[in-house]
Amino acid sequence: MERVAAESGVAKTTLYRRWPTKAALCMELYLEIAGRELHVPDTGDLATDLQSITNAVVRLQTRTAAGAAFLGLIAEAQLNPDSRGAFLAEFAERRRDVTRHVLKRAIRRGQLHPRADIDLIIDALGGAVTFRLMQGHAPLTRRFTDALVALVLHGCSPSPKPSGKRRR
Amino acid sequence: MERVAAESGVAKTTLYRRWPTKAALCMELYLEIAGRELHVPDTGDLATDLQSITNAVVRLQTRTAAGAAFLGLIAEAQLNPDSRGAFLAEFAERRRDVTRHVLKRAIRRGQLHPRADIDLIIDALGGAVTFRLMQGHAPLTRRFTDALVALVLHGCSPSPKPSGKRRR
DNA sequence: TACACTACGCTACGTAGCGTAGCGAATATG
DNA sequence: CATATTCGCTACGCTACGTAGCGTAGTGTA
Repeated sequence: MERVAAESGVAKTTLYRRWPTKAALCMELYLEIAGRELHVPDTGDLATDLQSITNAVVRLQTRTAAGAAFLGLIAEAQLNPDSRGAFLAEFAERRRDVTRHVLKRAIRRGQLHPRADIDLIIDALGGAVTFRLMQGHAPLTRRFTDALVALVLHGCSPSPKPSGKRRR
Repeated sequence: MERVAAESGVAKTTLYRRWPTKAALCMELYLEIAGRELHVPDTGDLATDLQSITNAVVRLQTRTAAGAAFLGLIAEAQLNPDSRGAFLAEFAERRRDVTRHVLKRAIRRGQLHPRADIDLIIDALGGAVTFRLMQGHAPLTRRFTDALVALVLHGCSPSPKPSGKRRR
């Protein structure tokens, strides 16, 4: 907060008059940027919609200030139990809703099995991106997001489809 | 650290004579527990192996002290750049190796496509578990892990297999 | 017994960072 | 001109990590 105050040419007390806590500031920062960057796509094709969301999330995390805010909030939520509730309600759920909307629409259109586990799919997509972001063991490329969506849609087991999906 | 010292009936300085930093203590705690709890399964079936690993990870995170240590280390790695390197090398990679070993063996046995993206599969499995653990929006049940493995193996798209997988 | 050597406990300290109190000055607003 | 709002500034309280220095109990060795 001291750095934020210094770099923005504002007194620290002024920050605390506007946001009650550091987490609240990061939360508002994230929500504002995410509101600009994340939209519910509607291309007509489920795979394309999911790729669009996944790429937008990757871009949000790697190219905007929201990435650091997100990681800091995750850290804060783990260390401070009070932050957990706000983090979940205001934040994680709102982000999950984008994918949830796309998946439910796909079910209505017959592009997805009606009993598909929507929360599970969101966890697999969002989890993989966040996991790679947190651990930093591999870059978050377009190739990665495309392969991730293909994996969640079609799986990696060769049994139902011996032909190599669409890669190369 | 002060609580650890108090509850273990030991002076704080003694802790710092044994572990240079709080992260180092958590790291050793995690590695010791994980070494006992996580093993490379070999049931002959890839799906069963992956379910075994995923369930072991869930148990590790929810039923042992390693869960809190893991989350704390993740938080620490985000906030403190110095911790990131040690976290990755000593920790995340070691955990990824368990699944990596199982997947490579499955490729050798013809149970998995030779060009399957191993790191991607690990990210999807581990990421989904970690994501759900961090956000706490849904319980980490056996049903969840089984469905997760099935999703990664077979996908959720109804096109290649119209019959409802194995649920219910 | 005398002498090191090691490990531990204890108190006190330095440091960083969050969040607050209180005061004064500047800037609207009537 | 009088008042209210907002901001800046300094100083502080608090928590928690990590360190310094000293004293002391136990342990092996001559």
